[in-house]
Order: sequence, then C-alpha cells, then structure tokens
Amino acid sequence: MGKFGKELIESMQQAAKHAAGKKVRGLRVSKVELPDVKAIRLSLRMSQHHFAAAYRIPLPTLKNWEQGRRVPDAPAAAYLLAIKRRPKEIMEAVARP
Amino acid sequence: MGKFGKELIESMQQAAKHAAGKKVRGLRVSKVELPDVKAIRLSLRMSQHHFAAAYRIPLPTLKNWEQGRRVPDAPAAAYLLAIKRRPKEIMEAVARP
DNA sequence: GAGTTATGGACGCCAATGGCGTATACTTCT
DNA sequence: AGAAGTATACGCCATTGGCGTCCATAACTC
Repeated sequence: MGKFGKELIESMQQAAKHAAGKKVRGLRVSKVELPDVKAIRLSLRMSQHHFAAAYRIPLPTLKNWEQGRRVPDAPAAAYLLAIKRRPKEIMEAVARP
Repeated sequence: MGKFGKELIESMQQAAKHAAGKKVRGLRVSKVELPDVKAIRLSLRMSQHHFAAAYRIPLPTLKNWEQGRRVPDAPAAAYLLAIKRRPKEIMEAVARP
C-alpha cells in the first residue's frame, strides 16, 4: 500500500476516535463537528509546514491537532470548517501582502 | 454625538491599546496583527449575538475579545482576519445547512 | 556509505485562553 | 411598569496554545 493510502487510513481512525470521545464528563460538547485537519491538509496536498504557514496556524499547534493531543477550540474549529469548504478563498484572505 | 460614533471611538482606543501592549515580557508576540473584532462586527452592523452565531464563535468568547479581557490566539486571529477581508464568503462557508 | 534536508510523530512545561456562569446598566419596545 | 435586547464586568477551572526538544523515516546529494 502506498504511503498516501496509509495516511488516509490513519486519518480515518483518528476521526473515529474523535467521534467517540464525547466529553461526557466535562462541559465541552462541541457544537461544530470538528473537521479532520489532516484530511483537509492532505486533500490540498500540502505539508504541515506549508499548510501552517498558508493559514497562519503555528506549526506546533497544527501538529498537536493532527496527533490528537489537542482538540481545536470552537473558533479554531469554525476556521477549519471554513478552510475545508473554501480553501482557496481563505488562503488568499489571510495571505501576507 | 450618536451612539454609533461613540462606539467607533472606543473601538479605536482599544485598538491603540492593543498595538501598544507588545507583550514584551511573555513569549507571545503575535505574528498576525490581530484585527479589531468590534470594528469588524460593527462594520457588518451585527449584534454580538448575531455575529457570534454567524461565525460560530461562542458568545462569551466574543465578549471577552471585545472587552479586551482576552486576546484571540493565533488561529482565532487568522480566522478574524479572514472574516475581515471576506465576510460574506466566510459566513456562507461556516453556515449551518 | 555518510551527511543533509524535509517531514512528522511524541512528549514536557507554563501562562493564557475558552467556556460557562452571574450580576449590572442602558435602551427600546409593548 | 415590565419585558426584551444589547452590552460591560468579573469569577472560576479545565483545557488549550505556544514554546521547546528528541527521535524516526524518506529522499536527496556528495
């Protein structure tokens, strides 16, 4: 299997894990179904470095999200949703002059 | 003076305060010049409630930003920058189906 | 092979934020 | 007068952002 397929599978597994963890105990029940960052990035065929730079997300933060160590908060989730749906427009909108 | 003008002035003062506080001591030197949330919202002539709902930002979080109690982190700042430059597209992108 | 570069996974640490709540005040309505 | 809408102000605490470092793997170049 190619490395690309492998990555996609891992991404799926991660997404499933997220869907499962509903944060029953805490107060945090995400209203925005949080998008799979890695899937979005791979669909754009960008490296973590490039993706982070293009959308002005600190690289360590992006890594944390993709590794499942941190969960994007509500504003970040909304941002990612916007990126997912209109990648180009957003990239242009936040591009450095 | 109309209330609208007054709000704009306050918004300006707040922006100036932000520009001044460079966070010399801390580690946090924002790379994205953080946009003035209130100015953006008022330019769209939306209430805090509507703005928060439209862009999927929790209302208390929006309030914290506008009151200067909290500063949007990097991903949020990028999101706000995108909203500032392409308000309509972003609103449609994150709209609930 | 050895070295270099790019990529990304894993983990520790700390201050700052998010998210929720309540209370107060000021308009603008009915 | 009361109700509804808007906005400021503040407390609390778990969680996150942002930084750092180390390590592993490819894909080059010398």
